[in-house]
Amino acid sequence: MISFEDFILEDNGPIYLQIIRYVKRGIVSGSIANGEEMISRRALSALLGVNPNTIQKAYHLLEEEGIIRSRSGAKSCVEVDERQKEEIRRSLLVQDTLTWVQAMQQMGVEKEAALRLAEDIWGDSGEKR
Amino acid sequence: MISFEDFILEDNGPIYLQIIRYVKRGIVSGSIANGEEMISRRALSALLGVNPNTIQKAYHLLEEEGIIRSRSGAKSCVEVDERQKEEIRRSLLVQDTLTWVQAMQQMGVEKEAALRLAEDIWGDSGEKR
DNA sequence: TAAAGTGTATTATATGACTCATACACTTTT
DNA sequence: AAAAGTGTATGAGTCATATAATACACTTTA
Repeated sequence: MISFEDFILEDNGPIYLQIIRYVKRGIVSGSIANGEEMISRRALSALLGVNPNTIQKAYHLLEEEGIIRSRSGAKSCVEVDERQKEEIRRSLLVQDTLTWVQAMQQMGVEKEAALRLAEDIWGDSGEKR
Repeated sequence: MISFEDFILEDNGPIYLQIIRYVKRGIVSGSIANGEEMISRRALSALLGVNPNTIQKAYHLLEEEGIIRSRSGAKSCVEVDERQKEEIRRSLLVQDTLTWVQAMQQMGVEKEAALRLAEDIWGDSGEKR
């Protein structure tokens, strides 16, 4: 079951979008597999200290995107085929990277300097290994 | 004068934060110099098609951060010393890069693959040269 | 079967972001 | 001095986000 153990609530954007992003990134990394059960809306609400309606909004949008499947009464499940997974992967990778690259370019940072900085910070930041 | 010619209104976040970000990045890149005049609030409002109050909020926060200086009746001016410039530079560079690195790591992307992707996208995105 | 858990829906309230309209005092320009 | 431009302030209204309190039908579990 997707427990949202390592999910951390940020203050950058709407909570429901953070939840959607967390699920999508989990699918891309493989930590969230097809067919897996989602934690219930009420349980996640209690875990994060967030209103149930906010969780419902995130789950509802995930279902509209065809990423999870809900049957009234039972827990929601992840339901993505390989084509969807690859589409999500490309979308997130390109979008996040483009955002960063444009930021660096707007600040007049040279490509080599930017890549070196990223390499430095990569090490400082939790090295998943 | 800072004309906001190349400023583009995004739909990611609050407009007043986008304006603040634009000014800060301009200072970092050197395209916005110390002592330079800001475009007037009403003029920027008309240029962007955004309410004057939204512009005022951005300018007011920029003044609270000690980045611009306003005299009632005259145009606002940029007023930053070298220490502030360096502080803004470090803050923006580290924060933007950290955000990107963490995104890549959460998606299980290897460092080399991430850097290669960034290098690819760097070329596609408007090469300021 | 009965209880607990779950998805779903409704109404209400509060806050932040943005818009619209207007007003006043100050500076620059004519 | 007069006009135009500018910074600053106020009050009202809309929309998105998040909260709060219930309620009902369905599935799973004891």
